[in-house]
Amino acid sequence: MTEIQQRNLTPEKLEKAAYILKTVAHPIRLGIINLLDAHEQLSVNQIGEYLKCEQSLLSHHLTNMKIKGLLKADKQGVQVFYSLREKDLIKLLDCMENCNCNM
Amino acid sequence: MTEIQQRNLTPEKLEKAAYILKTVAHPIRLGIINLLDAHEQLSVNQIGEYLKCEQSLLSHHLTNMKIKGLLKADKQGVQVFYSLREKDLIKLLDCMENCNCNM
DNA sequence: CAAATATATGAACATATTATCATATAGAAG
DNA sequence: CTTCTATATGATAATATGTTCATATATTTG
Repeated sequence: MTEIQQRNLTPEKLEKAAYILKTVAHPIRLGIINLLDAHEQLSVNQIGEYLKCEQSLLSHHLTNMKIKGLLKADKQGVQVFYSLREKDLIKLLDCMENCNCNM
Repeated sequence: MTEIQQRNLTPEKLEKAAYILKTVAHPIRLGIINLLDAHEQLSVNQIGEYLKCEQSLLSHHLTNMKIKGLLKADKQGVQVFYSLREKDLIKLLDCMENCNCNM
């Protein structure tokens, strides 16, 4: 109660961090991030094939991630190409891979 | 569909990573991790005072994090001192602080 | 042993998240 | 203009998560 914390994590920052982590904390969405790290941009169809994910469900996830600022979408004709807006998100994956968190 | 992914993230790893991230993705639980990074070990009461969190709710969160292997508990008399089992979890916080994810 | 304190637990409830399904829209091609 | 393909959307259903409250347990102290 008297000591000082190392990190400068205000309650607001904790909220924000939790919000982002929550957006990321789902196997499909992690899969999307992983793919878009390796591919720069992919269409919904391509992502669906990679992840073996049904179109509607995938679309919901993509829309969600876009709304929350994690992805950007580029419509080209009928297709929509998604890419990472926050490249740094990948660091989370590296982090998860490198840490000993039972992985 | 023909290219090779950089990362070695199998579906199982994605599941596991999502599972851990989900366990972490909550303001109170991030607060706990942050505290336990700075303090080595703290009693439930101490954590509750820091985080202004009601005892029962906090206890639920702590128990949950313990079950999922993120924390360890050390009972000393009436008190229970919690500490991080996975020190590496802290990297997630660093990661969140350093990345531009709207923080 | 009674009382006080620290923590845990379980049920009930509220809320949020995820998945599914049916349907809509928009562009391309015939 | 009809059909086909790619994607989005909205409603619903299924499931999971977070919170609260009342109560239990264990330990310490008088």
